[in-house]
Amino acid sequence: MVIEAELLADEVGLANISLAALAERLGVKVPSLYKHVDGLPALHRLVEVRAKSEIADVLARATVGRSRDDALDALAFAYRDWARRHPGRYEATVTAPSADDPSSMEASGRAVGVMFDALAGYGLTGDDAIDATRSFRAAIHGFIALEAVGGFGMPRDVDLTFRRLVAALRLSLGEWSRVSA
Amino acid sequence: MVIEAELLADEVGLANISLAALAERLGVKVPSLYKHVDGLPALHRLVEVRAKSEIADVLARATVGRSRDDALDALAFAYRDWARRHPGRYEATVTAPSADDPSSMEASGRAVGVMFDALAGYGLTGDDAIDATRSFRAAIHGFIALEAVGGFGMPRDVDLTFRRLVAALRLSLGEWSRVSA
DNA sequence: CAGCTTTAGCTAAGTAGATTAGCTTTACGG
DNA sequence: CCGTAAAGCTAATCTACTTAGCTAAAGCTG
Repeated sequence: MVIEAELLADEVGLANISLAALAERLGVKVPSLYKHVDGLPALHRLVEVRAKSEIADVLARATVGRSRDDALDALAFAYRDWARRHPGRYEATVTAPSADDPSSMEASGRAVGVMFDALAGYGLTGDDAIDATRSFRAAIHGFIALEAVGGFGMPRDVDLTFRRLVAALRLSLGEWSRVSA
Repeated sequence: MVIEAELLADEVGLANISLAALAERLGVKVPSLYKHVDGLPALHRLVEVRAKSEIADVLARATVGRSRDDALDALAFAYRDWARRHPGRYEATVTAPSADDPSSMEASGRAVGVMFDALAGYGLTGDDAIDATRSFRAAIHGFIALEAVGGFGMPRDVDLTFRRLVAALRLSLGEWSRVSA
């Protein structure tokens, strides 16, 4: 059932999933859904946790055996790729973890952890590593988000811009300790 | 009335504004709102266009008389600053322009135009300039968005990370032509 | 096997928000 | 003074979410 909700989210956007549409797809009446999930907010939480966990797996798989620039590239391209193939689920990954839900916290932490570890391969530690992780995430997420809403209107191949952005990140992270405010 | 909708959006999030809440604030019954705006989607469009126009003004004002690194810094800090002070309106700026609405197209174009012009000060033209603008926007937007959802959980001053991100952008844009995929 | 229990469906009913239709009041210009 | 436009209102409809309580089937359990 969550599976169908995820497919629906990918098709219509996370914010537009409704129990009505989900029930229709499953060939079931709306109230029956309450036997499986505790209302719309709970469904959102389910999708959120599963999506975070899924992207953590994807990123982890993409970076095994790689380091530095190689790991950075793999991370960036796997990230965008997954986001484009699963837009609704991707939206769900960009959500504050519910502090009261341990599974949510765990899933959030794991996804960030993969990035953190990959970037640690640049020899970054402490605040440097945190800043690098945050900046990497920000750049990639921003790109994905703007691309998803059709924010890149100018006549220029978006894939090429993305490669350029990743190259810029490589450059910056390569001399991160010299990148100071 | 749009003003009140904007304040409401800033308080509860763009997605959570409702005609019911807006009417309550204005001390008016819900159907009365239809004398001023043609339904909830139309209200969203109004807020969107005004927000885009407002941020274009803010960015333009921030960059007058500045160039290169100086302009980049001013742009980045003004951007984040405005976004933090007006979270709901900021969300509204990150919306595909409705191709059928000229005012929306105009407002979108103006905001991007300011950034484009500021970055053109680095001597960038053509695809270089487009890539630079897109990358800059992506990085800043991603940071703002993650910050807004509470995505930066680690114990590290977020302001400092932002300064670092801007420094990285300065570095990359400074040698943008050498940043190739 | 008979009976109990769990599961997963259902209908009915209530609530909230958006929307439309149509009425009333008020202010203002001619 | 009168007509009209602006801005409010109530009543009613629609869609979506939610809860309560019923029922049938499947699966144990003695």
